[in-house]
Amino acid sequence: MGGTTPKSRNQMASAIKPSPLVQNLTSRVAVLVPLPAPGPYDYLVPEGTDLHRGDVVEAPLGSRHVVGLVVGPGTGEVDEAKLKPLARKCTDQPLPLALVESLEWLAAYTLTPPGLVIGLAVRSQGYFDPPKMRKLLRVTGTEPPRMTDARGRVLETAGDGFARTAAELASEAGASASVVKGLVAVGSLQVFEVAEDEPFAVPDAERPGPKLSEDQSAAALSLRTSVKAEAFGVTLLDGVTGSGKTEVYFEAVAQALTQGKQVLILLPEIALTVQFLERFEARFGCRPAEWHSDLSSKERRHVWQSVANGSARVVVGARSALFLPFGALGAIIVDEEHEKAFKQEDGIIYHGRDMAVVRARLEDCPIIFASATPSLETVFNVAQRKFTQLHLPDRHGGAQLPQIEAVDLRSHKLAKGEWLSAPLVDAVNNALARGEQALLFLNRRGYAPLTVCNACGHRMISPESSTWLVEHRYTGRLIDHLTGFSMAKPKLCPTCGAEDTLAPCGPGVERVAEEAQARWPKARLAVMSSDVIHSPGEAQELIEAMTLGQIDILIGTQMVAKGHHFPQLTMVGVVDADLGLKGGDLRAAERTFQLLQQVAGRAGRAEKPGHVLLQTRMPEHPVMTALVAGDRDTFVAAEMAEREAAGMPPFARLAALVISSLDRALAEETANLLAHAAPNARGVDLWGPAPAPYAMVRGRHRIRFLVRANRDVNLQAYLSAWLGSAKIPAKVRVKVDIDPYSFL
DNA sequence: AGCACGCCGACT
DNA sequence: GTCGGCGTGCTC
Repeated sequence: MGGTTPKSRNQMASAIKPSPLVQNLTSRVAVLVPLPAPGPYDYLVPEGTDLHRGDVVEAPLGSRHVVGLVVGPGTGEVDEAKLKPLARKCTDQPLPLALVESLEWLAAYTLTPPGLVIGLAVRSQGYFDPPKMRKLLRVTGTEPPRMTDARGRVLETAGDGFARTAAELASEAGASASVVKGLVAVGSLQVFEVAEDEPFAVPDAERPGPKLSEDQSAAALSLRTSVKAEAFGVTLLDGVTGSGKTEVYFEAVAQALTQGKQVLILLPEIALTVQFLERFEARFGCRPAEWHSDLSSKERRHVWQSVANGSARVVVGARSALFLPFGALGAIIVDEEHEKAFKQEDGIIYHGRDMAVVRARLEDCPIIFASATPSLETVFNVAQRKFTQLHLPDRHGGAQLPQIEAVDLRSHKLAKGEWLSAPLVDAVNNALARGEQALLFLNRRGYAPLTVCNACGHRMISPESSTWLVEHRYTGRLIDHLTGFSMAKPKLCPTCGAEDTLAPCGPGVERVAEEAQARWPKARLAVMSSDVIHSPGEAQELIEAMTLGQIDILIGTQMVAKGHHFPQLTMVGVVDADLGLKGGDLRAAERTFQLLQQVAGRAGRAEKPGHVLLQTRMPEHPVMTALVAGDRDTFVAAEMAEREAAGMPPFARLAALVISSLDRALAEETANLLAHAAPNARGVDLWGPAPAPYAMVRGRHRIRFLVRANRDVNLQAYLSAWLGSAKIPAKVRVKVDIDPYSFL
């Protein structure tokens, strides 16, 4: 996807938009069932049922029943005698056509069998169950034929106009359940049912929004105009941290609401959105519907059904919200467009940001990207005039951008076992002396990334992935971050048997916290990393404590980089700015710039100016010079030029193939087989086979190919031809990752 | 992906 | 003599 959408696809989309009705009342329909089959299966239509493209059905499959999706008239490829009739329809209404087409597009693009993607939209039977009803009682006014004390108390209690359940009424009136039952039987009380789920409130677009600056108003007007046009188009809302992008795109949300449409707001990490929800509520008077992995099945069903029937008007969600059955989508917003978290890495591998563009095109509605550090893919699309760019140049409310400086660790040497240089310590001292807060940022969880035996040099390695085991002091364990494997830190070296020689090497946030506590014993410290924060509630608590000034020094991983607003935070120290630049990742520089820029943006968001120090051993690196000079555009231009010269995305397309097997020899054999089967094609380069950077994970040996293709090459066709030409043994898995973001 | 059918070791 | 291991193959 790469945010790159050739025109042909646009045409294709409209060409395959037939009438949703399955024509000619054929007796067989094509149904996608959750199997890795190349296409749909034909089923018989039970008499008296009419089926549409998009209908969700229960289909008998082998010895079980599965949820399937009707995609069209039967293909006729299989003998009628072999067909089974469908069991039933699961929904009254078929899924919206644009959703069905999004799923088909996703399958084709990612080379996933189409049946396996339908689960994204119809995960379980539970979505379709009728909502649970509560039986409530009210008085009818009919006098019971015989009045008793108990009956009198019940009728008096119930007479206040509040509806209660039978049990509530009985206990409140001090009567038994049978008295209540009796009153129902004689018609003095009436049972009525209400849905247990509170319907979602309708956000009020008419509420006055905050006062917008001139730039904001201009951008908001432009967005409102595209929403009004009800036509596909991508707009990048490009503005520095604190420029008020959210307020601006809320105007687009308001416009869509005014037109009676629904809106989807995609966020990279739903876990940290309490502040976001509050801002939404402040603007629209109520909370939006939420969609993320932490929902209970009951909440899931409620949101799903409310989206389908149109009563949920605005949904804020993680990438999986893309597959909700919106019937009247008026706009999609992708906030923090550049975030890697939009890329789904396991199971069905897709990029939420790019899939959102596809959905918007199929819905024919506008889509808005918001970012302070747009991805190079998006910058490229703006340059190609596929996307429109709106600029918000200033920090809203007059706040100044922080002053960023590099601390060259080659001249400011660190003492052994210490990670905070003298200039950084001074800066923290100054902030504390002024009664302000400091943030120490290190994007590494745990205490130490490596444990080495001082006697023999043995490194503690994970048995499951051969990567370094990370020491975690809070839990006292050595953890494999890749697989989750963990063990107690041994007393004796496993190789030489020496006692107490295993020493931590390098810093993690826990170790930085230890150093900071030793250096500033009176300061109130807190650590924020996924090891400490296990729920949105805990994150919220910590954020509140920080906002209220109950913390002096916050030490955190990238978790702290997200859009929190800490008015008293004026000093940000990046403990190891070079960390993300290691390794051969294509986007290492881009991502490091984005992350550090975002972290830097935490400093000085109110009237007090912020100060940022980057500890680095390569202050001359383009990422560092750009951060220090505050010159994003030069950095992006240089990075773009480099990508173009190397023939890399966004100027070309990539696919990664990972061959894995428990049996190392078999994996190697298969990789060699594939290497020989690879077709030669113009504009396609193939690298590999080579051991994947993580050569072994959970006992599976991994070998990788990387395919680079010019933009005019049909990469999917090439890969299908290749994979189709080789017989892959059953015990070998081949994972295809189109547009890979992680090269592990 | 499930789930069945189908051929070779340790048990009532 | 059976119960059960998971290897291969099919599901409209």
